Amino acid sequence: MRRDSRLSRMLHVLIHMDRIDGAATSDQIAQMLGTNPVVVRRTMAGLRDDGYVHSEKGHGGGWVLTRPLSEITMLDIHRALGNPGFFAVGVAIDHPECLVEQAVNSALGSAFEAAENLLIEKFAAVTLADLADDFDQRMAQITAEPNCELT
Amino acid sequence: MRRDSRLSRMLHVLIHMDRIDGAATSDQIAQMLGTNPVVVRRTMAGLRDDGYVHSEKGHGGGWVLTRPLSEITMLDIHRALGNPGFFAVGVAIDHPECLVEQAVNSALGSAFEAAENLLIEKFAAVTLADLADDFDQRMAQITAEPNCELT
DNA sequence: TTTCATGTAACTTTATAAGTATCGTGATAT
DNA sequence: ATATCACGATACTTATAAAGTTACATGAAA
Repeated sequence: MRRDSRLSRMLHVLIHMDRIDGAATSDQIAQMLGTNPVVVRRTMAGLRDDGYVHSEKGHGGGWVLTRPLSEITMLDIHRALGNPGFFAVGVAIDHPECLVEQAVNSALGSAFEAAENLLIEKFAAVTLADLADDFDQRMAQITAEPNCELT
Repeated sequence: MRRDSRLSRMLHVLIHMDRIDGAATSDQIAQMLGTNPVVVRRTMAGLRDDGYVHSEKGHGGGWVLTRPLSEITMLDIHRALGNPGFFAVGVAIDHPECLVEQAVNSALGSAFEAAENLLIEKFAAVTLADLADDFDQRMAQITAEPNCELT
């Protein structure tokens, strides 16, 4: 399986959208991500259905945030993407009645469950406003550097 | 991507092998797993290279454990399979110089790192002997049931 | 009524585990 | 000796899901 990068991309996009005046078109977002506008629409559809963004057709249309970044967590966006499974490794169910398989999968399953709970906990604890703050700090760090080309 | 079930399968096989007298052929193991002998050889190759099993050609040949189950952890087998990545979700690297992307991927990355550390810790704490013990308990549980067809 | 932008469907591409076919190599039994 | 057995290795195919692409319908604004 290829690694699912939709969560990373959507978080990236939403923070940029918060700093843009007006709507962002799928084409603009696609350029930001180095991808295709259809991929953007397909991926943003979940966020729209869950009420984090709104889309408008026609002139001046595009995508706009419908909530402040402080009210959206990383977990919210993961869920809006369909709550995809986190793991590339899983249990084999070749002989469900085999007690050895059951013992193995029970141990593996509880480890994965603990890891998933930790991920959910971490994701729920970070709002997009936190990420925007981190961005601001990185920007301040760079502009404070003596040889920065931005100064 | 399809979910990687090699770890689950190999743990399953190794515990069965410990209860078998003599060598187990790739064909026998393949039947245990409902798969193909070539898949078995390919997957067992990593365990052989790391010294957990030995293979022998010709009559009476096949696969044998070279260590007691108590000296093999779930993590050992994961590593022997090439230490594949645990996660199906990952960060997107579309614009490495973008500070927003950096902030997003830093937060995602630290969550995944924590989850991976937890998985490694859990996997390292379980030996195959522990799994075999769990199997024994499940077997005892079943044979103790009043309507068990095994009694 | 032309243009712009989303919505949607269908198809292709990519990556990786898994499955399959085939033949070579070496070890055992007769 | 040699036939059989079992692993080793290569090459190819299949399955699956994200990602990318093409094309067209729909609706809103200039």
